[in-house]
Amino acid sequence: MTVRVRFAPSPTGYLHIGAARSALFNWLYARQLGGKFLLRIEDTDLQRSTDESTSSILEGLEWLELDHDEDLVFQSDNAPKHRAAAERLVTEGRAYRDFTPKEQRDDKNVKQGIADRARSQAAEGLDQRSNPYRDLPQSESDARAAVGEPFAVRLKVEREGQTRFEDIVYGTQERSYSEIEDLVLLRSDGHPLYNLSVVIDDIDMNITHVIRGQDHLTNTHKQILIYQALGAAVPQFAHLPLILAPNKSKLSKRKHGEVVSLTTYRDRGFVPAAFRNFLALLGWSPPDEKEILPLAELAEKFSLAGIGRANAVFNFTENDPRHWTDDKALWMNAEYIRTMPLAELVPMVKAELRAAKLWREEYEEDERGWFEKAVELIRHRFFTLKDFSAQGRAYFSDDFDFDDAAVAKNLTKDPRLREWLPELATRLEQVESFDVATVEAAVRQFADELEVKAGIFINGSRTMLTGQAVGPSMFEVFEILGRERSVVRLRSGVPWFDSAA
RNA sequence: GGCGCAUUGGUGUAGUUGGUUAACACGCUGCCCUCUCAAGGCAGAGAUCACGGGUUCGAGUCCCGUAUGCGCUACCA
Repeated sequence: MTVRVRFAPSPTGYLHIGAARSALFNWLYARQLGGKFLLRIEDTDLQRSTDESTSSILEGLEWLELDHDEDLVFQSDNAPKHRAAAERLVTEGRAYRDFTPKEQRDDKNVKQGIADRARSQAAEGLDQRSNPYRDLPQSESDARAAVGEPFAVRLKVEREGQTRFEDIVYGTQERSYSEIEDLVLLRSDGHPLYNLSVVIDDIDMNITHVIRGQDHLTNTHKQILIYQALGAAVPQFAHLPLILAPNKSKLSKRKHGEVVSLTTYRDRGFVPAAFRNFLALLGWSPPDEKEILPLAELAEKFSLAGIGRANAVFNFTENDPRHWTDDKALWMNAEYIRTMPLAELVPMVKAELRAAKLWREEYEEDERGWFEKAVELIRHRFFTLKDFSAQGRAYFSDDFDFDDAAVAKNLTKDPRLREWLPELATRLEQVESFDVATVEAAVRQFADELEVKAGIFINGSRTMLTGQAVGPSMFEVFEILGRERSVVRLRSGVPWFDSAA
């Protein structure tokens, strides 16, 4: 039987990085075994589901290059089928109608309410099977339903016994029936509930392996009960450890903001392959020590056996621009930017420059060679794609900003540069061919003549030509910028010295 | 409250069926390289493997207990 897995997000917000990782693992598993990776949007919560969320999820998966097989399934489309199944279970006596009026619960204190109710039920000696409607005669149940009395449908869980399954990650899981309530399948308004819907859809889609977050580990027992009531085969389960915030709390939008949204990484200049690689390493470890794994290698080396059981902490520091997300993710992105094939990087840089209005069509045609050389030169110290339009701006535009600290350190600190820089420009105009070797020779000779260190010109020029204190080897910069731009920029420095004086 | 799961340096992880100085990556420190900053090279700091018992000649690895964290427990998903 071929492997069929699915990613089933609920469209109640952007794509969470934890969900993105689940999608990745499912995708890797399917691709590795030649199986199918299906996508199902779990939009049964009509109030919270939005179309924007759905498209944001789809966009996120596309960005990560996780393509799905077969048609996209919307769970809400299957609601009639879910209802019919619940009704069938009632006629078969595997479920029953509960005519207890719906309890009003305020969303804020659900956890507290659960604990309180458990305590009071224990005090009264009630157990999970104490529902008075559980053993209502079928005829009476039918009669009351026919009259229009509202009811919820609950699964009739046996009094004695236990569910048991082998989780591929967490091992043998057992749970006594006494710990499982007669769970609601259908609300009194006829709306099918999550546990019923997932099970029926998974059966329908012939899912063989359910790979999802560990938060569903204990619910799996209930779902197994539904599979059994329905007379369907139970799939294999593999639960994944959760991704936690630095303080080990749940990673959430409300508390942690945009760091948890996948689209943030796209918008802030991450290379998809890099983020995917980072995500894969959160909870899973490769069989050998190599951690830089492009998609094909990930798919080849991935295995559910390599998944750990302890929750992973996603490290980041709020309000710290340098550590706005996990250091290793940032490092991974820089690593990809500096080592990935140039041909793959260039289109990403193009998109970034275009967004920053720095892109010129010539880069695609006549100046393609120059453009690639420039990208190659500056990519080595960049962390994100954004750096190409920010720190790299001076390579693509004459309109760039000067870093104050750089100006102070490399220019105004030595007033003699006010005269020397224009003189250097004049010398560079006279150099015969303008390349790394000739420019270096000219600069060093000029420094020798003035009996100063060449560094003073090198660093001064760097700030003059790029606005910054750091960057690639300066002679390479001269060459890539070319004679004309270099000379103009060297001469434009006078205002700095005036304002400093 | 009940049930379940987890616990190896700051973070992510590796540690085969228990056996010498607990491994790798990120981060951190120093040195080298050097026109700056990175990258790269080299060196280094940092873990009594949550804690307490037990089994054993010997335990991060097995057993029990405790603590902490997380999850589930809903006519949410």
